[in-house]
Amino acid sequence: MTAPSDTRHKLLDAAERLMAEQGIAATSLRQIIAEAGVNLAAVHYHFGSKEEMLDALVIRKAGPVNEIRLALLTRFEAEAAPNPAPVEKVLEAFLAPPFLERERSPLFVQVMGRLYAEGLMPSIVAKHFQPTVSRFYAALQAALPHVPAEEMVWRVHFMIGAMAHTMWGPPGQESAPVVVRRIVQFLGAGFRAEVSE
Amino acid sequence: MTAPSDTRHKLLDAAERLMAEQGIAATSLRQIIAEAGVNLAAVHYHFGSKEEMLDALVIRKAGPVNEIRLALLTRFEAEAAPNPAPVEKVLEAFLAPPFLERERSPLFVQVMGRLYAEGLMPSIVAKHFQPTVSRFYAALQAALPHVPAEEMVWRVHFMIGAMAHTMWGPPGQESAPVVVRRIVQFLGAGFRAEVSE
DNA sequence: GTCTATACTGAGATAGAC
DNA sequence: GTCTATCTCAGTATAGAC
Repeated sequence: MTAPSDTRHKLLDAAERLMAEQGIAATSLRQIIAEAGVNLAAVHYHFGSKEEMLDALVIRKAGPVNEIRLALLTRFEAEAAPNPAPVEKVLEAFLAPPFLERERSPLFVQVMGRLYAEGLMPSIVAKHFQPTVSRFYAALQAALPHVPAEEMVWRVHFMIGAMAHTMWGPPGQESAPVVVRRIVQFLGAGFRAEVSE
Repeated sequence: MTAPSDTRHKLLDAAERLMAEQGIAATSLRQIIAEAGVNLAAVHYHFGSKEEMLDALVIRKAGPVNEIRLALLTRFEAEAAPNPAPVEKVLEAFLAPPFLERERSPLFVQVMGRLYAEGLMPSIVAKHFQPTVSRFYAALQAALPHVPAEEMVWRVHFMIGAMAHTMWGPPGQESAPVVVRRIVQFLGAGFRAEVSE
């Protein structure tokens, strides 16, 4: 009994490497199958389309990252109990895992950045990240009861933009913890801002 | 003496309309030339490629937006003299013009958002926006002397991310001034954050 | 069930006639 | 300056070998 689909993994590995390097739109299926040493139609057989292969690529590693996020959040909430976790801790739980993953497995996170940069992320978030997003929403609301819900939507939106932009192409080379400290400090102050007018 | 290149303008108008509606990658040259009523080869004659046509599209309207930004900044600096303009005013000068332009001429700013979203913006910024960016850097440094230069680079990066993400797809329908107030408040607090550690 | 060979359609780019 | 015709390469789809 051999691996039921070695081809499948070879395709995902090759796609990850090439797409991280060149971008998603710029990477053709023919490049990917050449790198993987398989036939073009295998893509269609295993995934159905280039887009569905991307979904599989994301699911393969986004799942673990989101689990770490939730575990961290749970821990920080326990540490702060009976108070809600402070906003900086909530942000750290959300931001640290992907930035650390970026160091451990740069290829995948580059692909994620490409997904944002090429406008493909919203549908993937909706498909695979929604539960995580909801949980963090609640934690932010608990940490900042003075921020109205409709303002919170915008602040989360700003956070996602800053995170995505930085994940894709940070302005310098610094270790993940330093980057996380910078972005948590910046966004934490933003989230805490008084809501005026 | 007729217009030296009516075709050129017809192409840009058609491209702007179609790309704003459908996205950039999703809009084919063949759609554009059909809409403009010209021949396919005219695109390559006038612009060289689809990408260079995009550049021309951006240049056509980015210039005015950047001029308004600089004029606003100059005015706010004069109002605050002899002190430097406060960071919220600097941010307003940078952010308000594109968001207002978004309302006046949604097509163009949607195209700009698409450029960010599809990862084409960095090269365009480098080509056409660099002088504006430099001027605002100086204003931010003046407003926030306690923020070290290397931290400022990151904070500007976060700001660009939040702005781009919001320009492309805001989480709700609100008038430009309201959106600008929200984002200025959020980012202003972030920029003012103490630099610790 | 898995995979290969091959064909189809539509994209952007280009050469050369006018 | 503009247009016709053509080229290359993309993603997708099908037929059929194993």
